Formats: sequence, structure tokens, C-alpha cells
Amino acid sequence: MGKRRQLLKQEEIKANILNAARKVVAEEGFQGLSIRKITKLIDYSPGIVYHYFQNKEAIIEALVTEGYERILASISSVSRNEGQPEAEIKEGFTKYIRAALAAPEEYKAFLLNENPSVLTKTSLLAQGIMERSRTLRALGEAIRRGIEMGRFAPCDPELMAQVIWTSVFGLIIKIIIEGNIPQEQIDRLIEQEFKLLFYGLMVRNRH
Amino acid sequence: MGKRRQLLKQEEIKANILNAARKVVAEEGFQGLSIRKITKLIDYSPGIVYHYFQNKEAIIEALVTEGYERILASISSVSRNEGQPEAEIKEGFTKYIRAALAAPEEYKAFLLNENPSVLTKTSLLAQGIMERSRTLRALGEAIRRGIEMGRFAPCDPELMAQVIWTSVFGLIIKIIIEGNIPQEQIDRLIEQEFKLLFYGLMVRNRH
DNA sequence: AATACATTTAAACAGTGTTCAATTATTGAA
DNA sequence: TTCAATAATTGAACACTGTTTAAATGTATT
Repeated sequence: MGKRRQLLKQEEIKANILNAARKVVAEEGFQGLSIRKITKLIDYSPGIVYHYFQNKEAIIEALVTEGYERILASISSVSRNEGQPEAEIKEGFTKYIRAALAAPEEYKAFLLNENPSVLTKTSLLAQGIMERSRTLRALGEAIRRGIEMGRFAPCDPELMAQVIWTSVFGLIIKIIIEGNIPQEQIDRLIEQEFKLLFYGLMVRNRH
Repeated sequence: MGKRRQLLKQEEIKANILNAARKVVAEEGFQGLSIRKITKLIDYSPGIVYHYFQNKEAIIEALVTEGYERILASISSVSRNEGQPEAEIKEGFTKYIRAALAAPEEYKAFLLNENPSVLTKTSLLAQGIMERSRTLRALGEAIRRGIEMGRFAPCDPELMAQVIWTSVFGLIIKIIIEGNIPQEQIDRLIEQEFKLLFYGLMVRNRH
């Protein structure tokens, strides 16, 4: 039956739809995306979309997931720097922040989940939460190690991890929302953020 | 001509429209809001809205501004605690956080400005930025006072204010997005957040 | 070639925001 | 009170939106 070929073709058309969607979003943003615009771009009739996607949200979800996965991938590329927990934490989050800032629309869309016509709170949110908890665990362990090494003051590592995550989170959103912040100031903000957080973590009575 | 009465009536109808809009939003959320639903509720025809508001966004903006103004009002009620900058900062932000969490939809909508079909980046955003910068200034001054009093380590007060604001910001968004976090844990998060931030601010060599 | 199956379409449905000429209600002056 | 002017309101229309579905087309397999 040539089923393999058929499957390939299906994937091809799915990709075409997503490509067209990407194009529309790139030009008019998520709110400018419509099924008819997509199908006009690939010379199909509107109905076709519903043979390859369940609905419009599924398309948006695919696009957003794409961007968010790029961000998540940047986390997993963080090398375990066994020696210095501060460096590991800082490096990891800096990468995360930069990745998030590189795909602001998708990051925002991901956050705005369950909000005005963006996403349903299904797979993507679940995935994000899972991935976040994984990051939180890694962060918590790094803090725990810092405490054991005597670099950080005694504290609840998991709670501290949440607090740090939260701060990073706010930093990203702030930068995205504010928009047009010069790179130089972004760097300073990141630098100061970690400085403050690490000072807060570190044991007292140090230089 | 009874112009005063006319003005009153206009305001009355405007209020009716907004009330109806509030009702729809309360039941179906912002994405469920439509002009026809509003006018059906007050027994008018759809066109009437455009004699009292420029467009749908103006209605949404009015609703969101309302919620956000409540939040901002909570800031201005913070008493200047000249003696203890930490207490002043903590009290102020705690109030702000609680107010934001009390009107999560509006707070989110305000943030999501320029995002999917929520708001235009006009008055509201400008207002938010102004109000924020005012808060930032107050926060910066509190930090400066803390430094002068020898409680905080020397630093750039304005930059530190931004960093702290950012963290608070992240905390709020996190709690709103996550949803269904027990009050008890929210309190712990707030408590820890400030603990970490203040530890970071405080001078070294202290108990 | 005929049948079975997958793909694609066109049209329709119910809804959206918005505009505008026409209608109705209200007002102030004669 | 009547009449003209003005303001308020309507209803229909326009150009969209997402989604469904019967019908038509295309494509393999027997």
C-alpha cells in the first residue's frame, strides 16, 4: 500500500501547514494567525487543516512547544560543574535566560497558558511543569552541595531553589515585557540578580 | 438643555455596559467576552457600544485598569516606616503581592499587554510603567537608607531595587500561573523570598 | 476496469468586531 | 402645544473567524 510513503506525505503536509503558520505568526503575531491565512499560503482549502490537526489550538501548541523545547534544550546542555555550585547554577540559568529571550513570543505564549485564546492547559503545561520540577531538583541538589561544601548557609534547598527559580522567572518576564532593553543593561541585571541571590545564600562571615 | 443630566445618563449607560461586561467576564473569562453578549444582557443592539466606547479593547482596558488600580492603591497605603527599611520594603511588597493575587485575571491581563487580543499598549501600560518607576524610586530610597544606616551592604540602590522588584514579580506570576497553591505555601514562599533577598542585601559579618 | 480507500473541497453554520444609513426619542424654542 | 434640531438607538450589512460535513476527487489494490 505504500503506507510508509503515505505517512511521509502526511508528515510533509503537516510540516507545510506548520511552516505556513510560522510565516503568518512571524509577520502578524499569534493573534494574526487564522486557518484561512494558513491554507491560502499553501493553496489548500480551509477544511484540510482538520485532517492533520485537531483544531487551531493544536497548531499554536505545536509552534509554542517548538520554541519552548529550544529553551529547555539549553538547560540540559549545562555541564555538571561538580566543583562550584555557584558557577553551575549561574551558567545554567544564564543559558536558560538567553534562550528564553531569543524566543520571547513562544515563552510568553507558554506562560500565558489558559489565557485569552492561546492554549489549552494540556500537554504543554504538563511538560513545562515536569521540566521545571526536574530543573528545580537539579538546582536543589546544587544548593545542597553548596551547603555541604560550606559555601552556602544552611537552609531548605528545595524551597530556596523555588525562590531562585521564581526570581529568574521574573527577570525573564520583565525583560520580555519591557522590551527594547539594551543588551548591556540586561547583562547587568542578570549579573546583579545572581550576585544578590548568591550573597543571600552564602554563609555569613565571609570577606 | 439639561446637559448635566445627559452626561449623567451617558455615564450611566457606560456603567451598564461595563457591568454587563464584568458579568460576562466573571462567567466566561475574558476570551468569552463579546459585544453581542454584553448588549444582549442590557437589552440593547450591538452598535450601541460604539457610541460609548471606541471599541471592544477599550472595554477590556477599562475592566483591567479597574483591577490593576486596586493593586496599585494597595501600594500607596504603605506607611513610611522610617526606622526599619526592611520592614517597610517587606510590608509594601507583601501588600502588593496579596492585592495582585486577589485579582489574578486582571494582573495577568495587564502583564500580557500587547499579547493575544487583550490590550493595546496605550494608557494602561504607560500607567503601569509610571507607577512601577514610582515604586522603584521608593524602593531604591529605602535601600539607600538601609545602606546609610549600615544595615545593607554598599551597592547601587536603583539596580538592587530593580532586581528585587523583578523577583517579586516572578513570585506573583508563578503563583498565579501555577494556581491552586495552598495559602500556607504561598506564605512560606513570600517569607523565604524576602529572607533570601534581605540576606543578600545585608552587610557581611553579622550574626 | 472496478472497487475500496484516502484526500481534498466547497459550502454552510454559528459566531465575531465594526460601520453606517435609517429610524426613533428627546430636547429647546416659537 | 407644535415644530425643528439634535441626540440616541437600531438593524442590517460587511468582512472576518473556527469548525463541520456531504460530496467530489484522487489514488492505490484487487
